[in-house]
Order: sequence, then structure tokens, then C-alpha cells
Amino acid sequence: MTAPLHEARTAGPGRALPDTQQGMRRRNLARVLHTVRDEGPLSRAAVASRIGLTRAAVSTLVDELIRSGLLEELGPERPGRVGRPGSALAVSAHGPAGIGAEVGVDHLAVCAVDLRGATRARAIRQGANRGRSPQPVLAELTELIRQVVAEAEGEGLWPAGLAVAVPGLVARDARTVVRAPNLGWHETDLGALLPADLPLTVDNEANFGALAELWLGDDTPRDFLHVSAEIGIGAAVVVDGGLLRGTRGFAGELGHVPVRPDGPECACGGRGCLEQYAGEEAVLRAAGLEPDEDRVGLLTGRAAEGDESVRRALRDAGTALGVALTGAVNLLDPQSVVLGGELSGLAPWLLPSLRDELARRTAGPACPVSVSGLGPQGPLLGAAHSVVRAVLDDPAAVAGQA
Amino acid sequence: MTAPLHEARTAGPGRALPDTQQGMRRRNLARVLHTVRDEGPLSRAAVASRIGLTRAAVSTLVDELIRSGLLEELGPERPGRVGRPGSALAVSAHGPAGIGAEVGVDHLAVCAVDLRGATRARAIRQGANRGRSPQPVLAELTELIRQVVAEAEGEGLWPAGLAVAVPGLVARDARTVVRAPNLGWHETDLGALLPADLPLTVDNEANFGALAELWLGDDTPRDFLHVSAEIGIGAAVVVDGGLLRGTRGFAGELGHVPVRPDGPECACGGRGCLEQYAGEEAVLRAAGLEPDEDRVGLLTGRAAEGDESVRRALRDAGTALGVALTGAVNLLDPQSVVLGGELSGLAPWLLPSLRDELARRTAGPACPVSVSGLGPQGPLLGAAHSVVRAVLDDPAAVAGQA
DNA sequence: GCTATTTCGTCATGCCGATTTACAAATTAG
DNA sequence: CTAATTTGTAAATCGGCATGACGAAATAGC
Repeated sequence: MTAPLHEARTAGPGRALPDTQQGMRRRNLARVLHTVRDEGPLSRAAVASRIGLTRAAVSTLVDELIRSGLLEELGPERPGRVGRPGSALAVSAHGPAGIGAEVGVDHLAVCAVDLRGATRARAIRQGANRGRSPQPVLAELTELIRQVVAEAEGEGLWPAGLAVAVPGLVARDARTVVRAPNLGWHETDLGALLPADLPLTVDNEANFGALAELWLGDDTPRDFLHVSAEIGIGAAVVVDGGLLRGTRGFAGELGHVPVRPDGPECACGGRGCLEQYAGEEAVLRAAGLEPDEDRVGLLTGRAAEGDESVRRALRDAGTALGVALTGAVNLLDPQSVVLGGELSGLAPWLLPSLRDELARRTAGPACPVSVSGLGPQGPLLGAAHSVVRAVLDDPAAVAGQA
Repeated sequence: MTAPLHEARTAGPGRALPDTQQGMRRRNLARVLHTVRDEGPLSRAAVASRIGLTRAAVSTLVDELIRSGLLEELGPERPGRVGRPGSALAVSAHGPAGIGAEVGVDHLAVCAVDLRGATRARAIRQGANRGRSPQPVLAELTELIRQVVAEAEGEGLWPAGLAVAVPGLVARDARTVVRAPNLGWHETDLGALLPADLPLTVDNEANFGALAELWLGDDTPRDFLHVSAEIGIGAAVVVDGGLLRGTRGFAGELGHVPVRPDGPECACGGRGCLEQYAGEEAVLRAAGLEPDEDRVGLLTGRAAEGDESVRRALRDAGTALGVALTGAVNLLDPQSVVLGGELSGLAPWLLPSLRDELARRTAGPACPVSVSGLGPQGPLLGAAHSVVRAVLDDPAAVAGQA
């Protein structure tokens, strides 16, 4: 159950289903569900004409989805046109819920999202997690999860799965944290420390942030580069509506792209990596500040107050980001670049120099750079929505688990 | 006809076919054909067990493929085991042929490849095309194409399509050359100047080179970076067995990745682009040579003779390539990097410094760098094979065109 | 040799999913 | 009030694969 969830997440509607008649039916169930969700309440006839099936076929598909509790009948549409009015269908608000969780360096957060995309329950607990061992942190997280699940169940929802965003590299098994420097975790199997009654997916928070942007951003294209900064500088590459993960799952390591090949040495063995110019620590150092707990908050505050050394440090970081992104944009030709996560708060001071640098180095129109509207809650929302997506992409897999 | 060919080319077996019963059958036809082609002569029963269909189903599929002239029955297998021996099936050597063509700066080439992957006819004409207008060049090419098609028809083949590799950027319509600096062509619709009786696909020769590597290289992975050098330095990104084209089709512009952000100015507007350190002209200049017609040949010759200034220039180019590739590898996490096209001849002098640089800048094991075994004929083979692939990926589309 | 066994290819039959056709229900247009 | 239009469903049909049975062609064991 966990594996299919993970697989289905990066693909479109039921892309990974077998090529058989049953697989075809499952893909058609997904198409109906997606259509109803994306294009508001629709009659069976309207769905049929949109996805190219006959009304009869859609009828049987809808019956199955209603029986599974994924669709509900809202009753007859208000007739404005000739002919018998259709019966409006909508995605159920009392069906499965995606549970998303986030382990941050200074907080834990959990939320529940229903099929319609609405957040129906949430819980946050502040508290520094840097250096704490996984057990107590995940015990706390489990408690929050139980709380959110209980709240969601009170609203008639049932949890379909759990997705956890962590600030670190995650193995392709989607359970094991390989390395999370800001937490101090290494090779930790989160599956053993989290509720076992829910299908689990663990992923890097940059990835979930990019997916949130893809699914929830206004007019986000299907091909873009999502840049966030938590562990160094993470980027996520979205190609054709799916995440590019790389052979080892390490794609998107923008932080170690060389910016000045003769620059200072980096822990990775290279010299002049982006992280040394635009990484959290580097920017704090350049601004002459001591790292305290809420590092990004500190920078935002000082920059807003007009602290010139902080602003200069951020401008320089923007320039360095621009150099690194020029390379990435040349290589990938994305439709846009989006700054997300903690970076979105710093955008006012980073963007001008970043855009300048990118424009200067590009022949023709430069790739547009925008700021995520989701801000720091992108990863949490992306996690929860990834579970919802999995249900939408293969409704048959969860049918009858209510 | 042209569009589906183009679409099918980048995807796997019939990925783009509609999700209907007919689509399912077409995908199954493709699966049978691929299996027989890839795993040597096979009986119907062997195919059935490999692709998970029943012998009965495979029988009807095979019948259809034989009627279409794509498969042929070789007769009873030599029995070595108990039971009735199967009847060996093989991909036909008298079916459709893919016609590949290449417009190079100093030559024109055309070849015909059959379903088995064997090159069955070819024609080459040397002659400088730099600066010649498209009409006479394509008239010559058309003549070569007619010649190769006639030769292929003499062997019982029939042309299923034409794919043309050009040293320049091609629009996503797969017909129009946007810009080919080495030829001096701009916004040229090749469709109007080439035989209209064959479905046409035009693409960048770096892309075709990468596809050739993907399809013909010994153990080439499904995720790699293919670097070639013709117009500046082109790279092609192969992800999950498909080409990453980018939103405008311009993905892979490695030549303008910044290597030294404060370096010399570049025509693209930037500074210190890779092209200024590893581009053809830059290397010639660094070696103190005058550009003549066969630029790469000149370099190879001098380097082989032991000319130290040429060797130093190539070493430095390798280092610059290493810096740019470090960025690309960090971003994409490919399984390997392959040097192809004209670069393969220069590899002995480029590789050591390139590998050094990449290894130095990578924590953990560095991404392996290899040299294409196809050499300079990669693009031509890739073009011809792309047509063959299109047939293999959707046999029903060409059935009965013989 | 002769029979039993195994495997191959094919047929008749059935299942599953979608389409086609037909029809009752519910609305608007006149 | 009737005609026209549209919706949703039921019955019949079709396309595609699976199932099970059969003859054909080989080996294995006697």
C-alpha cells in the first residue's frame, strides 16, 4: 500500500496502473473523479462529454464512486436550459482525508485535507528540534497526528494515508531519512516510529513544497523549478507535472552548483558552491550576525528594519542564486522559477538582484521568477495533498476502506 | 501522421495512445513487437509468458503483426526440451524502414534502418554547407534520400518515415529550423523543401545523438546526460528513457551555463559561459590555431601528434566542462554522463581533467563519465532509429501502408 | 517401439468494459 | 397542452482478453 501511494504521487491519473481492462476501468474512475473535482459540480452527462465516454459508462463509474464514498449527489441542478436537468455531482466532503505532517527545525505541524482540497483540521507545536533524537520528536508528532485524525473523524472523514515532510534527504523507499543535518538525524527509519495503521510516505520538504506549488499555486505551469532553502539550498525540478527525482533521489541539489569555481572550500569537497554565497549560514556571516534559533526570522526582521549590511548580504545572495539558476534554466528550459518555503519571506530583497543576474545572462526573454503564494506552509500542504492526489489518481485502491 | 510520429518518439511503447479498448490492443501489439525484437526469435508461448498475456491473445496479436508485414515466422524451433517445439517469430527484415538524414556543416548523410536495427542502405556526400542557403542543400539531400529509398526498396523494404538531424535549434513543430548558426539558416521550414510523401520529423542533432546512445549504446542507463559539441556545446537530458525538451524545446543549452561569472563577455549577454572555455572556437584560439574547415579533425590530429599547446587547451576545456557538469549532475542526479558526437574523438585529452574536476567537486562517488561508442554517426543513426521506434511503439499506425 | 508426458498453437466459450439503442422522466418553447 | 430537448438508465451488442479443451509435435520412460 505504501509503495503504490508513493509511485502514484508523481504521476498523473493512474499512470502506473496495469494495461488491462481492469486497469482501464480504474483509470476511468480516476478521470471521472478528477473531472468532477476540478470543474465544480457536474451532471453525469457533463462529465461524459468532457472525458469522451458515454453517459451510460459514466453512470456505472459514478455509481461505484458514490458507493465508495468519494462522490456525492447534490440533487437536481437548477434548470436554466431546455431538457431534463441533471443531477449535480460533487466530490465528497465526508470521504477520505490526507494527513500531512511536517518536522521542522523549530516546530511540528500536522493537518488533514479532504478530497475537495480544504484543510479540515490542523495542529502546530512550536519547539526547537535541532539535535533532538528522533524518538521523542516523533512521539510528539504521533500525538499531534492522533489529535488531527480524531478531529477529522469528528467531521466524518477517515484518514487515507500519512505523508511526512522532513528537512533532509530521504531514500527512495519513502520511509528512511538518509541525512537531515539540521535535525542531526542519520539513517532513521521513520516507519518504525510513526502510526503503523496508516500508509506512510516520507519525503524531502523541498519536494513537497514544489508539489504544493504545482497543485495549489495560481497558474503554476507543469514545468518549473522550485527553489527553497532549508538544508542548504534545495531545488525541485518539476517536468511535465511530475517531480524529477534522479537516480538516487538526490536531484535538485542546487546548493552545490559551482558559482565561483575558485571560491572558498565547501564541505562537499568543491569550491565556491552556491551554498557559500546564498546559504543560511553564509548570509548570516556576510551580514555580521550570530546564528540564533530563528535564523530566517532574524534576517527578515533586520532587512525590513532597513539594516543595510543585511540587505547587502541578501542582494549578494540573490546574485549568486541568479548565476546558479542561469545554469539550471539553460539546462532545463523551464516555464518559470518559483521561490518557495522560507525563501518567500526574503524575496523582496533577493529578487531584484536575482532577476537582474538572470536577465543579464540570458539572450532573449529571461525565464520569469515568481514567489510562491503558499509561503512557509507549502511543504505541509504538499504532504497532505499528496495523499489526496493518490486517492484521486487511483480511487479503486482505497474504495471500501472507510 | 507527422505529429503522432513525433509524439510517439519520446515516449515508451504507445504511451500516448488513447485509453480505450482499441488503445489497449495497440499497446499490446507494441509490447509483442518489442519483446520479439529485443529478445531474439521467440515462440508465441514465450512471448505470452514474458508479457503476461495468454497464448491465445498473443496468437491473434501475432497474426495481425504478420499480416502487416512486421513479424515473420521463421519456422519450427529446434527442439531441445520436451513438448512440441514452438514456431520461431522474428521481426521482419522486409517491412518498414526508417530513413534518417543528417545535415552537417561539411557533409550530408542519409541511411535506411530496418525494424531489426540493421542499417540497410546509406549515402554520404562530402561538401561544405556553411553559409549555403537551404534550397540547394536540401535539394541535394532530397536526391540522396531518393537514392537510399530506392536502394532500400530494392531489398524489399518500404520507407515508413523520414527524420532529419540538423545542427541547430528546431521548433516544437518538428519541421522548422529556428536557428542554425553554423549553417546560417533562420526560421526555415524544412517540410516545404523535402519529399512530401514521407512523414517528416526534424530535430537537433544533439537530441538524436542522445537517443542513439539510449537505444544503441551498450548498457546505457535510462537517465543520463549526453554532451555533444557542434553548435557551441549541446547537451541532451534523458530522463526515464525519454528526452527532456523544455517548454520551448531549448533544454540542454549547456554552452551558456556560467563557469566563471566574471569571465569574458559572451554573445548571449552573459559572462564566462562554458562556450568560452570549451567551445570549438575558444579551444582553437587557446591552442593558437586558425579555424579551418575541419576544425575537430585538426584538433584531434594535433593532439595525437603530441602538440602540447593543443593538449593544454583541451585539458582546460575538460576542466571547464567538469565545472559545468558538476552543476548539471547536482541538479539532475543522472546515472551517468556520456560524451558523444564530435567530442568522442577528443575524449582522450578531455576526459582526465573533466573527471578530476567532477570528482573533486562531488561528495561521495562521482557520477561516471563515459564516451559514446557511436562516435560521429550517432545523430544519423538516432534519426533513422527514431522512425523505427515510432513503428515499434505503435505498429497499428503503419499497418497496411506497405 | 509404444505409451505417457509435456509443451505449443488454436478453437469455442465466457467475462468484462464500453458503446449503441431505446425509453421514461423532467424540463423549456410555443 | 403539446413538441422539443436533455438526462439517466436498461437491454442488447461489440471488442478484447481469459479460460478450458483439443489436436499436434516433441521428449521420457518402459
